[in-house]
Amino acid sequence: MSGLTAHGFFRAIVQTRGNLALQAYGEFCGMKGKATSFDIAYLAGVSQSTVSRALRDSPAVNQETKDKIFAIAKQLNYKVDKNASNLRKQCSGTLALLLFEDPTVDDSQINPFFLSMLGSITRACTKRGHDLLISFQQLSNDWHADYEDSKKADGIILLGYGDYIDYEEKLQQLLAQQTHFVCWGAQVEGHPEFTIRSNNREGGRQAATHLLELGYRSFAFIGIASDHAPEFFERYQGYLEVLAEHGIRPQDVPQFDAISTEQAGYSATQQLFAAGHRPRAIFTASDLIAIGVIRAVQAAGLRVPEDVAVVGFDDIPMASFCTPPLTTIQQNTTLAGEMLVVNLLKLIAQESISQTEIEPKMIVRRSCGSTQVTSTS
Amino acid sequence: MSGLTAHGFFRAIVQTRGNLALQAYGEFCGMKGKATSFDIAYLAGVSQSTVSRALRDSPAVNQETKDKIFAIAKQLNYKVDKNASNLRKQCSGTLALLLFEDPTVDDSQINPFFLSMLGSITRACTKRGHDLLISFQQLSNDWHADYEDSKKADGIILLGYGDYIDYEEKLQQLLAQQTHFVCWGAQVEGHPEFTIRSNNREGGRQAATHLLELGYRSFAFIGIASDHAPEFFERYQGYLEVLAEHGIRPQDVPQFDAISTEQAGYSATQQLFAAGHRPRAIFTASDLIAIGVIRAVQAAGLRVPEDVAVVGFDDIPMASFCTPPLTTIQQNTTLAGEMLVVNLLKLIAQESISQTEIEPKMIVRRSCGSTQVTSTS
DNA sequence: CTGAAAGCGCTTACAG
DNA sequence: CTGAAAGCGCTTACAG
Repeated sequence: MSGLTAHGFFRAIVQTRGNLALQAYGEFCGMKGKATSFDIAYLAGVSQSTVSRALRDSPAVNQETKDKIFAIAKQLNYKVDKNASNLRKQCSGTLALLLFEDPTVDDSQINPFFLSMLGSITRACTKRGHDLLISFQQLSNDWHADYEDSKKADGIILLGYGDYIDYEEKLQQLLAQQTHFVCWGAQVEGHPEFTIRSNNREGGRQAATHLLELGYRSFAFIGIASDHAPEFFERYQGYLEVLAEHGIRPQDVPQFDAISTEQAGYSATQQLFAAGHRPRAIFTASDLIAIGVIRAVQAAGLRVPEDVAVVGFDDIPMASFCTPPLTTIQQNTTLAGEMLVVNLLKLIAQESISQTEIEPKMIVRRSCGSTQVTSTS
Repeated sequence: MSGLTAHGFFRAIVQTRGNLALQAYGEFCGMKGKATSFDIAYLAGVSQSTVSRALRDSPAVNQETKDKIFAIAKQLNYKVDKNASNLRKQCSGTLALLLFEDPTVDDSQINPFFLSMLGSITRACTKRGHDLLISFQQLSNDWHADYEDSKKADGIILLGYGDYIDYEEKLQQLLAQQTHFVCWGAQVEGHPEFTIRSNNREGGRQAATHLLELGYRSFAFIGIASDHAPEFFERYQGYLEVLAEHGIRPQDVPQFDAISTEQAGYSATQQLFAAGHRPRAIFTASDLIAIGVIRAVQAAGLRVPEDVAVVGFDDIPMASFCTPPLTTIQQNTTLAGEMLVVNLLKLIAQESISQTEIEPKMIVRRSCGSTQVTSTS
């Protein structure tokens, strides 16, 4: 098929000149268009079907034939055309990662937590021989969730969501279209197997327990605490739970909304103070918020942790570099990325999914005044 | 073509029942396999060629016909099969990003500088309607540089390199295969148009100038200073240049190798001290190194900046969070990512490339003792 | 173990 | 403005 004219010309040469001409043929292919399986077939003196089988290492091909074909393929620098192969096989060996970001003023900075997730997802994909397509979504009308529809990807990983209420709608759409997808954090109604998430409630409990152990008795929470941000909400609830167990009533724990940015944490803290609250300890829904809180506390002339203790959530790289270093609840992004990929692959292969939850881990640093700091090498 | 049997059955229904049946047909397609352009053609009563033209908004199609086709396509949730379309068009609308990392002990953490590049590259791609494939390279034998050969991508962006000497070989390979690529930082022999880079020499000059202005007179450099890491080497040279202009001889500026990790910076600093040097100011090849240097200085019982001033390079997010906040030379990652994508696209389109260099910018914080801190909102 | 043939779903000359 | 046809480069029954 390929090169019925020009390639045919070279084939004639090959026939008369032998090995040397193979090189000429190869160089020719290097110059104008890539070699195809037909070219290899011609040079090896076999059919194109046999080449295709040999290259995929089918057991139905003679070893000698295989060797010859591999040698020629290598010499021509032949690579299977993925578009043709995918078209025929009706799958792509590719996963798509859709990253939704909270809208920020300066949108050059991505949430560092998602960044490390991105890192581990990429690794997990590579490890399993899959490619990864990445796209940032503006959460506007145009969801590029058509990656699977357009056959560019076999499935989709969803990371981050602006307002969860808006997000849920989109999720339902994916469900209706029978798209293969997994998402981080947000539960899909009726489909727990589509989600990988931290045990956020437990994380909130750990934060509260740590603060209580250090003797604090007045608390606050900074971060959205509603269905608009279910993960934050769960952290908040776990926190309140433990506080309640120790006689501190929810109505005595002021809460101010903040999306996951430093700026939002800063503003919310100003509001907290403006409302007359002076909590001794603040649990925040994320490290980015915590960093903003710390700045606001310091800007108000108070010290962390001497006047106000602060606990974050995530354990982003920055957490250990703030002043003071931030005590936080770590989410294991390596494991999370791994599970996201593994579970999606299982979903695509119609296998059943076992694990979907990740245990949070308390990382003690200086921001709460504890003297027993978690050692991290 | 598609569904000669089952689809044909529905076609019959459509003919007798009209509009309502279109929905049935749509649902049918939703259940088993996606709709194709043939399905739309059938439903619209036109040829498949016309559907294909209409969907790409060809001016050669009647507006009425277009409207009808668009409506049906939407109803069937039709999406062009990219594999088929790419196979036919022989291009992919996709760029591949190959990330090479310095080998680190804990390889879960990616260099934050590359992470922000990744962010801006992704954005730049999205902005131009291209998809982005991402892969981490182990810089072992298997270069996945066959992205273009296998038609998965139209071109490749190279970010990071271990040892530049090893790397250069690979570059030559890409060159020989006529792969379209651009790379960050590393110059390609004879092809300046393939590289986007900071003016590293100028960055080194700025660091030296700043330190001299603050009155320091004894210096050191931490970071590889050889052809194995050309970018670092240039920074070093710019630094030495300015120092030399002020009467400080290169041989009086101790230099210790470090790859771009905190750990390497820490070790190199220990070596510096062990060799008996006590420089008043240290310029480092990267922020990650600088952070390690600061830790080592503090571990030696000295203060930054009172006893030793430290300047970094990159301005990664962490730089503003260290103690003390790090004075550094900023590389504009937003612009860099943008240029990488734009230039690669130009290369693919055979257009000429104008800009390839980015100007570094001094960001003054506390780590050198300056009282005039750069304001960053 | 190997080959001839069909077909994946598009795009694009070519002809009208 | 529209249609019939070829073909992009594979994979995989089917037959031998």
